[in-house]
Amino acid sequence: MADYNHLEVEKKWQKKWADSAIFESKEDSKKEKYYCLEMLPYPSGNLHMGHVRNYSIGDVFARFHRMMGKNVLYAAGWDAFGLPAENAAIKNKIHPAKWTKQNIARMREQLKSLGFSYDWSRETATCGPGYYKWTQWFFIKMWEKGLAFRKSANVNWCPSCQTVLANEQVSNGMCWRCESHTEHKDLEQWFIKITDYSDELLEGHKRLGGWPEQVLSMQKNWIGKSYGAEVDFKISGTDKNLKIFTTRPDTIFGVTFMVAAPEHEIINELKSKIVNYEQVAEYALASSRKSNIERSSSKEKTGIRLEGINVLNPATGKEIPVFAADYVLTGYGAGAIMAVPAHDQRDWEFAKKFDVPIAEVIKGDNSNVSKHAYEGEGVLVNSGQFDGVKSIEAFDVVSSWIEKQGFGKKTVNFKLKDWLVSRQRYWGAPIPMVHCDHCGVVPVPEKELPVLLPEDVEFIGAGESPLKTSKTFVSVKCPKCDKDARRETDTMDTFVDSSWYYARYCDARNDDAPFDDVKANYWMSVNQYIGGIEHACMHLIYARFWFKVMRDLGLVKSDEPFTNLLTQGMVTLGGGAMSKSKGNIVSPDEILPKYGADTARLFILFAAPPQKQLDWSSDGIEGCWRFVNRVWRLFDVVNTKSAIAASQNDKDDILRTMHKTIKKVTSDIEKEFQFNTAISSIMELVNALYSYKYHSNDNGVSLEVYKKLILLLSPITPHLCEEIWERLGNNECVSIHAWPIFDENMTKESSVELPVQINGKLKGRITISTDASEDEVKKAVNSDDKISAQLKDKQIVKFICVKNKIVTIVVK
RNA sequence: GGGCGGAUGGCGGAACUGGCAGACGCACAGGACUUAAAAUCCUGAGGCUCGCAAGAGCCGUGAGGGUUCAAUUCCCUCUCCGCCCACCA
Repeated sequence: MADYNHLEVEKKWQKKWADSAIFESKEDSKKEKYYCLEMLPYPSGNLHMGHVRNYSIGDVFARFHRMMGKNVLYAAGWDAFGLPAENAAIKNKIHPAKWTKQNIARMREQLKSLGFSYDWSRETATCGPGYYKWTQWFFIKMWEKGLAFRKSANVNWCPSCQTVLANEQVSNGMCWRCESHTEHKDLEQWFIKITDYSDELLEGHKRLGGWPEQVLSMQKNWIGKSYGAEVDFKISGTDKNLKIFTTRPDTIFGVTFMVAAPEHEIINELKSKIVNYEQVAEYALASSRKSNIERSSSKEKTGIRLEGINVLNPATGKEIPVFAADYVLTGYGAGAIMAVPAHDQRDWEFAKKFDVPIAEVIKGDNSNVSKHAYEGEGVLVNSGQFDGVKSIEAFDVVSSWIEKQGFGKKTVNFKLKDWLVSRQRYWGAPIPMVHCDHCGVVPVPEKELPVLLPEDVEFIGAGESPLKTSKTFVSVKCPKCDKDARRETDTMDTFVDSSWYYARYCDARNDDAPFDDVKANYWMSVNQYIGGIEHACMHLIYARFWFKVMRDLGLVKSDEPFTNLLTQGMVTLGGGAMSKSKGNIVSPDEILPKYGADTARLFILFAAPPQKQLDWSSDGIEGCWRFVNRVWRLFDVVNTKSAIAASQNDKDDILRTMHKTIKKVTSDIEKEFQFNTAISSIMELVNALYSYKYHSNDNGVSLEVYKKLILLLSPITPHLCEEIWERLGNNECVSIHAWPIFDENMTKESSVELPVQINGKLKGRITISTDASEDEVKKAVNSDDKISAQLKDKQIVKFICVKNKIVTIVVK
């Protein structure tokens, strides 16, 4: 055959697949379904190697399971709302919709040129009115269920993007997209009550056996369930209480002071009683200006005593002072703590600095509270009737006592906070609400959805939502009373859009509902979800939450959206993340013209196991290109007339290698997610075929092996394999041919070479039948000249024979 | 500060349940083919020491300890790197 022309071959098969629509899927109750899903990309304008990695993995799963006879759903889409489009609008005077559309068109072509087996008829962009209509519909359903609500919030504000950011979107005090420093600001915001599902999101982990332990553990810590007690400390001379949450009620006798967050409402409420109120207010202001990172990175704790305020420790009956300090946060627990300096290092440091007494209440083996807080277990001391109780038992005993005394109760606390979803931005799904002076907040009636994004908007990059500049958008009649009203101008966080797209793929063209429930229940849950580890907490918790809400709305039947999860490691360059701002994106365009899609796919899958971080280097791509050509040329090799006839042994050898390879590749793809070792074993089979000398003089054995080889390789390098498959005389596409099966008996060897160690050092080898008994092994060892020479004049202490593995002899 | 991962030749990586460390590939070296080169095919190789050689010995999976006949794998202590969170009471 002529040299392999990847440009021609890849184009040919991409066209054939598209023309025959073989990857379009329909519900079929007779067939087992398999839903393969990748985290949908943001249309930045260019695919990078991280995308190529993600979708190459997904395509292997999709193609493999299709060949396994399953009905596969595999679709692509775009997480198309978001800030970059709007930034482009401000910078380049191009409308976000146009910019996004162009980028999608370009990236769609890139995806197609990589030969992924998507059902393109289901393609979805979250910025399309047909999609965001239902995002808005869900928002109204959440409002009706009390899951969407408004409250004033101290939010992270990015002065550069002029928008509110979720906590999760601020990293190290900086905006996650533009990396400028964020500030704090009080604004009326929309929230979604994800905390209603805290417990279920945690409990649901039990059903996620197909998720990596690492992700479950990260989510568990993110949800952050902790058991403790809420305790009221009476503020002396008032009828008010200072409420705190503690995970250590057993240490209540050691509370020698209280600390409230500087933003705590109690400071305002007790304004008249706080002698040094001005200084306290000043301290609170200074704290609010600090970013979280500054609040936490300062080595020394800061704070100020609320002069004139004392509270009563209900356990000891003693009056203790109250401080405001910014090491205590408003967002967690009750926004105030009971300080136990003897048993909490942060409190200990604070007590030392502000000269507050340290009262030891738990005695441990090495405790020395004058030097350091003791946070371990021990026995209660100085704790009245509880002296002598072990601290682990004291949690229950003391909190029951607190409850009985009536100044507190056992409680559960979560770190997970409600999800702030409103954005003062244009390029997002408008929140479908109307503000009426008479009726309050009123949802837009369903028949008026979608609330379309208006066209007459100015993108000046300043102020609040650009939607406010559209007259046609803002003024509206109240749906309830028909009087003049104002439309909500906030749009939704893009994490909302990506929380339900997987369900839309099941029925992507539905205009009457987000999706048909029969179709969704056929395809859901996703059998295999693939995406970056960086989404372990945010996206993967939001999507799980949304799915549970859809379940509670009666739209879906299962509890979890993603049965199995594969988190692929980042593709980095020089150890750091590729990003547009750094300008270090490696695009597949740099590889495709020269080597083609198959080589690119093969290379990125072969370079490392999928979960591992992969530092990009094009070294080695040549080797993959060579391999592709080696497989191509093998066609001629197996069809070459040979002079010598193969013996049964030779044929058995190559067949055994083939069966072993099928076994290895099948399990590597299906169970282990180890594409790199699947590929290396296919390479070994290719090498074996090259060293096999009896092609076409072996009753077709060589050809048979080659056919199986092409099938095994086809999910990885589909174009190459289709072309060879066709030239081998097949009419049907290899993409929908049955996956090869192996014969377990043919994967077993009849004899094995056993290494023989003496005192841990390798001294020789014996070849022996795989089912030899230990006595036979001993005999073989003794009859081996080299080994028995080593054993001469030595006393054998131990003879260990690990079947078909190793022989170890310990001598004196 | 907390959580979650990771560290194996010059490089990417392999090693089932504790059982021959370095599969497969890159880069490298040598050979064949060629006027020559490219391509291709074949061969070699962890390091150190000794040996003309066949070979022999020692060291070796981030560092140090431990368990074991046997440790990349299990346990303890530590270092460095990555990701996520960040004074979480």
